[in-house]
Amino acid sequence: MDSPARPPYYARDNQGGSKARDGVSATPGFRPLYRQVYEYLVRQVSEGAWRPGEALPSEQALARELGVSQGTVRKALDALAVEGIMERRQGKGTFIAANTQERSLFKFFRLSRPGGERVTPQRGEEQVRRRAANQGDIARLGLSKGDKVVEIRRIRLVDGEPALFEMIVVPAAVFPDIENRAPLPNALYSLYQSDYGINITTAHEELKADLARKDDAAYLKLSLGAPVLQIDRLAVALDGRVVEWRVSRCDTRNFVYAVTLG
Amino acid sequence: MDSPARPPYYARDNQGGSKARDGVSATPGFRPLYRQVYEYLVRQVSEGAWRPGEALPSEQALARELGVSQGTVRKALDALAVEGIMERRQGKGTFIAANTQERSLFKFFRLSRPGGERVTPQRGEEQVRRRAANQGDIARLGLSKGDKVVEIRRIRLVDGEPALFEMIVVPAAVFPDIENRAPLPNALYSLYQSDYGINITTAHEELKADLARKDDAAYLKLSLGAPVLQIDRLAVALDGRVVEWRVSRCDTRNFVYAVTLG
DNA sequence: GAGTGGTCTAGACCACGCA
DNA sequence: GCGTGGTCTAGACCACTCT
Repeated sequence: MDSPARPPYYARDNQGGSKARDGVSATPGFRPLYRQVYEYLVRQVSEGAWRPGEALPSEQALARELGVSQGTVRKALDALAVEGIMERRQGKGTFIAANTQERSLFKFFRLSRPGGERVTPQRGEEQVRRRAANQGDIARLGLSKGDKVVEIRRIRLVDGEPALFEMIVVPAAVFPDIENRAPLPNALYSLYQSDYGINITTAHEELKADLARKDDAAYLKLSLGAPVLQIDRLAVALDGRVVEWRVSRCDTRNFVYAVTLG
Repeated sequence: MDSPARPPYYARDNQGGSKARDGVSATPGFRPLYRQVYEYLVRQVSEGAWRPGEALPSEQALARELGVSQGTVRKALDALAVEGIMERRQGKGTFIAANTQERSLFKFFRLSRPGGERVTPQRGEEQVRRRAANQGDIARLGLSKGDKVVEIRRIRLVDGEPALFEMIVVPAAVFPDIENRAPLPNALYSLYQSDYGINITTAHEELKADLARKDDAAYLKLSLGAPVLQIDRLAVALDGRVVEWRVSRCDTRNFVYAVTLG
């Protein structure tokens, strides 16, 4: 299960017979079989073995191929489905989750009307430039001095009114030539997946209140000193790399940031 | 599985033999067996069949008692563990999750230092009073005109400095006599569970930026017009009732609201 | 009807905690 | 050593989709 390629037979962690059962039981490095299958599949997806939206082999086929039982494959696939990496459809098959625009927005775009009704943003003005990474970029994105980044600044509208002012920084090495792809789509994570094979699976956000500065005032049509909500996000790809830093500044007179805990 | 009490044998949804297999297959109302076990256990917990921290019967015992296989019970228990309602410990058993102070704070208290380091609040001044529900309470908590609520206003400190100013409203009928229990613990949800049998499982929060008003300025030692983060929370109990409305106002110079999406 | 995932069962063995 | 949950397997049947 740890062999690199896509082997018809493979060596298991806990070696031997056909399960993790052979007396030895080297407790420390123990990793259950279904976990190994899970990691194998994550690796395959990271390496682009299947395209988004494409179907995987059936449970039976995978089980045969990997030499484990169908139940074990199922447990791995179920976990992947829970994490939103795959999508299972009874009667049809298991598919690599396509980060469609809507899907991606639903997951990571948390602005709503007060009361809970979700809204979807439209694209506004945007500026894209390539530049050297500064200290902040280096620390957050794990870069080295001298590395290049691409910085995107854009407005996002709701019902034609500016609602959000974003600054987005990504490593140029991870998204080659992205600075020449304007106009960028509303849901960037969709583009990251389809054009760069980068699956954003989680995002860490830190929120604070601030006062409108000159930029905010101009872009969001606010007066100086009006309250703005600042959302500072680090987006993590399937392979664990932090591949985007985003700071959004938001007028919360008409919208709120909505989240469910628990 | 749908019978109310705690039956040694019970009637199944999809009736008949011993699984959901008897030709009829009335597709519409289909609910898998493990789901029925799940709902049965939720009902038991809601009704206080076991105390927080107490162990449930073993998988085998439950399976025997309910007349299903161990695997089916396991699937229900695993789901309950994922939702944090139960806690499973290999070699020991399955326990009703005890909403300890730390646990409850960890789950619902989202303030951190910028960068991610978690903090824990201390109790500050508090005022508790019983009053008639107003329109806002009625709408949010699903009450009727004339119902009573208990309102708690309190400060919470971090490192001795005021960080949070909270207004908490709960239905008096759900938490009888809570107004006479001062001083209230830091983690209220722990008290709700141990003294009232109310398990808070999820919370919906809406965040916005605002400017410090007179109250904020006084309690949080801010100047008027300083930015504050407002967190508007509805807390939902295991049985689906909204049992608390809480508005927190927060000074985010030293703290941020941290959340992970995905 | 064939093929897929979804549910359910039964039984074996492993890892863990405790007496 | 016993009892608990955790993993793994094998096989049956159900529900869904497409042809």
